Order: sequence, then structure tokens, then C-alpha cells
Amino acid sequence: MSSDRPRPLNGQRVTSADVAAAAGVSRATVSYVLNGVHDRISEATRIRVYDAAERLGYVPNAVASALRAGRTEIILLAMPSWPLGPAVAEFVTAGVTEFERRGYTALVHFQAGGDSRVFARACDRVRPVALIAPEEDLPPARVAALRENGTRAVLAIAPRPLDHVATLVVDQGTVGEAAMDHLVERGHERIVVVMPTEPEFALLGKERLRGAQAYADAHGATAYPLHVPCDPGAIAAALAPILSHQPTALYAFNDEFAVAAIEALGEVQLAVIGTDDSMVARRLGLSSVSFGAPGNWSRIVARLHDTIEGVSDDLSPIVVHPHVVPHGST
Amino acid sequence: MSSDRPRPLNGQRVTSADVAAAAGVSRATVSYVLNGVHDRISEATRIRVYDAAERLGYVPNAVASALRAGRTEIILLAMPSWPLGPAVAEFVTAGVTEFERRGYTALVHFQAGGDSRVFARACDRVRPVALIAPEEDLPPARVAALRENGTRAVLAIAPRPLDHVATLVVDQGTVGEAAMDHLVERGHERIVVVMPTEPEFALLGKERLRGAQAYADAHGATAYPLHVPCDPGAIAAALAPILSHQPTALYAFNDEFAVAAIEALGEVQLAVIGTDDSMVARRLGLSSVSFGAPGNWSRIVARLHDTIEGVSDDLSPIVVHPHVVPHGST
DNA sequence: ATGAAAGCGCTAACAC
DNA sequence: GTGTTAGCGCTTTCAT
Repeated sequence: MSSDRPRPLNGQRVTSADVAAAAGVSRATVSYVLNGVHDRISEATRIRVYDAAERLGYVPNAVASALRAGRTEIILLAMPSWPLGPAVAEFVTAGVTEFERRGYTALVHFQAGGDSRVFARACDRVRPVALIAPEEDLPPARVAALRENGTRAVLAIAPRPLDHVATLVVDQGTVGEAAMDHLVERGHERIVVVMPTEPEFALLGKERLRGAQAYADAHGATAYPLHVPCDPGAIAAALAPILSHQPTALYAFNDEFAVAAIEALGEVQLAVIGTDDSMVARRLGLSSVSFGAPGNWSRIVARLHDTIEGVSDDLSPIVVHPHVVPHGST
Repeated sequence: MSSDRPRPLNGQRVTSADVAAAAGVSRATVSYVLNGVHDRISEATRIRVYDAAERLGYVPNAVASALRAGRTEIILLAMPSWPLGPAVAEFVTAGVTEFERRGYTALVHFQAGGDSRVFARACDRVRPVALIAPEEDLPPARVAALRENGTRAVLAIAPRPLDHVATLVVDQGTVGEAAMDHLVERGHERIVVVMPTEPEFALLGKERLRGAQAYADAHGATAYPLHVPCDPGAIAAALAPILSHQPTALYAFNDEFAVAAIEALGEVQLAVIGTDDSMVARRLGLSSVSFGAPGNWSRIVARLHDTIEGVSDDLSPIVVHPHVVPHGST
């Protein structure tokens, strides 16, 4: 069904020259028609061109366009080394959807190993018109190089605003703060904080703990940090000595740790809050901290779009705030 | 630090012409040197060119290369609408890593809504040299169009081999089979199969159940399918009437459902097996079915590489098999 | 209202 | 051993 379409003699892909020939006009005219420069081409010609393009199954060569225009329509979303779970999945798909809605093609780059040259290569090859990446990948030199290469908008993901590039502020510390705030508001003053020892969680854990600790210090509460693997036995063992301080609540790194902690607690009654608002949390009635990121994407994409189009050049940081989804456990 | 590099007068990006001028040679020579056509250029010239390129911070324009060569170095990995959890995350990162190792740039495309035009647009814009995508996105016409556009290798993800395109056979039915096989081998004959009602799991659930059912039928065992949400209460309720049949084992859609089922069982003792070999499974000593996909990637990438290079043209399907990771629960 | 032509940056066939 | 040159397919002045 695609093979019986008329094809140019050379057997290659249909180009605008083929369409031009078929419509009896010049390539320039084809370009004008197909790019919607309406006040330049007569109705009759437009019809002929559209028709020929349709008949030949013409699809413009985006690489050629990109070379000519100096930029693509592709947006690269480089993921920080976040452990890939439902929360991150939601973040990504919401972002991708919003970009696609605006007519861009959003592609995700997973930095498998921490080699920044891989990322640099990806940028060079894709020449994305806009780019979202963790700050580690965006030192000033790279941002400059990107701009020279046709990238019109760059957004760094960082825990605090950077000054050489617009920043999407995702501070894991605020997750810890939100959790502690929720607990302290409910009268808890001695709070166990369960953080992971698993290396893939180390970074996130450190930040969340920092936030929790800072909040406790600032509000006259006490945080009892626990560094353990996600295992009820290990948690129980580490918890035992702390119970003598009579903690009344527990904040866990994520919902999985929260579940393990609940198991570890056994008879002991503590208020428990987790992180991610995952299915498990909802199922078990576990209060949980969540980044409401999806709702922020329309704002983010709108900003990038305006920057790309040169309409505005707002470099102010976009801050994403976590919020607590309360359930029965607190 | 990037701004004090010498730049061509026009203030734009360094091109091969700039390097040529700086090295006192032609652009052709620059191209030859940088593309490693060693038996053509004298040692002295090579040094001069490398030197100039380095000094100017020259990075070849991949878009121009791609236009000229008719192909890019980018590989697109379009994800089937699998729920993004640890198992899928491992699958993706293993694949990406292997491609990067081979010098390709692997980008992931998340089909947010099921609109195939979004995917088509992505292909047109990226012009990937190879492509892995679910079969829904690869009807014969599209495969043909891709080949015309410079995509040298196409791999469809499908539950069974397709004949218009090489296939990565990922049959969720075999997951059900593997689980049942494990249980039947251990003497179980009446097995509860817990499958989700959540829409995002519907497809996978249907296939896994089909496989489990088929295996049971073929081996004189009985499968008692249960369609429930991931909730201990719901599972317990649905389970109650079935317990009169004296089942001895339970196979759950995934590890989360397995955990919920264990909770639902309470005092009732059944052998339980889940799916995904997730952290939870390992933690709780839950036997689990896992696609050993990561190990398959080197084979997959090698095949695509050979096809891209035109070395071989093996179209035979690549079959990925699940296996059971046994723990204490069975 | 339309066409001719230049050129984005690169590579490779063909000179010398 | 090195340079000249012709495009890849597109867009966009500048002419007409």
C-alpha cells in the first residue's frame, strides 16, 4: 500500500523537488505553501501543491530543515539519576505529553553511567532546540556551547537556583521539610527518620534527611536519623535503641521504606509518613509526600516555548514544591 | 573559559572551514583527518589539523553530517506502554548503556497518548539509524517509510515473531507460564491467579493470565483467576469463595499484588509467587518471575549494529525468556 | 504571485 | 598527499 505510491525515478525518498515538479511549480513555492506563508501564494497554486504533496506522500526532511534553520524541533529531557519508579514515570510522561501538545518532539536521555561525554555527544547529535538536564551536566561552558549550537532554551534541574542558567528547582530537602512539617503540625516532637543505605538512593536520602533535620532544628523538634537497608529486620534492630527516647512519629525515605518500617514496628504505635504517594501508600492509607510535578509542566513548557520563540526571556527559577497527601497513618 | 577561545570572525560556531583555515589545509583534508582516513594524509598534516581542531574547540555539526550521510547515529527506543517500575527501568538502562558503549546515542521515546502520529513525527525528526518500537507502531507501511528515511535496522517488540520486520519477542504469556511451571513442578495443582483490574495493568494482566491458564490446562492443574484491585481487602473478599477448592498456591500479577495477597491471606498458608523480582520481593523472600532482559541486550545491540553496518542481515526473531528467581515463599 | 539562486556544514568522488 | 567540487534537501532573500 505504500509501494504503489508514485515515486521519483531515482527510487529515493520524495523531496520537495518532486512535489514541485508534480505540481508544476518551483521548490520555493512548495516550501511557501507547506510552511503556511499564505499571503504570497494563490489559492489555485496552493491546492495544486497540497495535492501533489499528498499524492506523492511527501514528508519534509527534518534534517535538511534543521541544517538550514540551525535548529531542530526536538527537546531533550536528560534525567537526573533518580531511581525510576512510578513517581518519576509520572513526572516524565506528564512532561513529554505537554511538549508533544505544543508540537515539539520530546526525547528522554538516560545517563546510564555518569560519563558527561555521553551527554555531550547526545546534545551534539540531536541539536535539541531546548534542553532540560540536571545541573551536573550543565556547567557554564556547556550552556554556552549549547547556545551556539542552536539550543534556544536551557533549563537546569537543581536544588537551588543557578545563575548561569534558568533553573527548575527540585530540592529534595523540601521533601524532608514537608514531611516534618506535617508531623510537627500534628504535635509530634520526637521523630524517627528512616533513610536508605542502598547506593542508588544515597543522594536523595542525604538531601531529604538534611531537610528533615533542618526543619526539626528550626522548630524545636528532634529528628532521630536511621541509616538502614529496606528490610524490616534491619530497621527493627536499628530502631530498638531509639525507642527509649519515646519517639511518636516516623518519616521514611519512600513508601517502600515506610511499609518496611511499619512491619518493623510491630506492636509499637507511631505515626508514619512516607514519600511518593505511590499505589502502596494509597492502598495502605499511608500519608505520603508527593511532588505535584505534573501540574507544573504546562508552566514549564510555556516558558520554554516563549524562550524558544524569543517572545520573552524569563530566567527566573521555577520552583516545584512537594506537598503532603494525608491518609490515615498520621 | 569557553568565551576566550579563538572564534571565527562571524561569531558563530566553529566549522570545518575554520579548522581548515587555521591548519592551512582544505576542508576535505580536515574531514579526512577527523574521520580517520589515515592512509591518505601525511603525519605532519594530521598533527596540524588535530591541533587546530583542538585549539578552536571544533565539534563537527552532526546535522550536516546526517544530511550528507543520509543517516544519523541516533537510536530510538520507543517504549511500549508498560507501567514504569524497577523491572522496566532496568530494561531501559541496560539497553541504553549497551548502545552507548557501541558509540550510538540512545534516546527513549515515551508514547504519552496512543497517537501514532506523534511517533511518526518523532521518527521523521530524528531519523534514527535504528529503531526499537512496539509492533503497534510498526505496520509494514511505516517500516518501509523508515527504511527510505535512512533507518537501517528496525526491531519490533511483539509477543510473537512478525514477518515484515525483525522481532524482539517479549511474550507476557510466558511470564504466566513460568510462574505456573515453577508451582506445578513443586506439586501444586490448584493455583489462585491474582490479576489486576487497574486499567494501566490490564493488557499485561490479560497476557499473563492467558499464559498461566494455558499452562495449567496443559498440565492438569487448575487455575482460579481473580480480578481485583491491588488491595488486601478486595483480594481477601474475592479469595474467600475460592478457598473452598483448597488451592495450595497463588501467582500474583506483580510483586505488589503478591504482597497485598500475602496480607489478604492472613492465617491461610499458600505458596506465593510474584513477578518482577523487585526489591520488595528480595526483601520479603518472595519468589518472583523476572525477564532476564539485561543480559540479552548485548546480543540485541550486536545484531542491530551488524545490520546497520550491512555486515549481516539476520531477521530471525530474538526471544526473551522469563525465569523464576526462587526465594522462600514457594 | 512566482522563480532563480545562494548556502546551512559536511563528505567523497574525482582531479592533480 | 592534498585540493576542487558537487551535492544531501531545505528555506529565504532578491528579482521579476
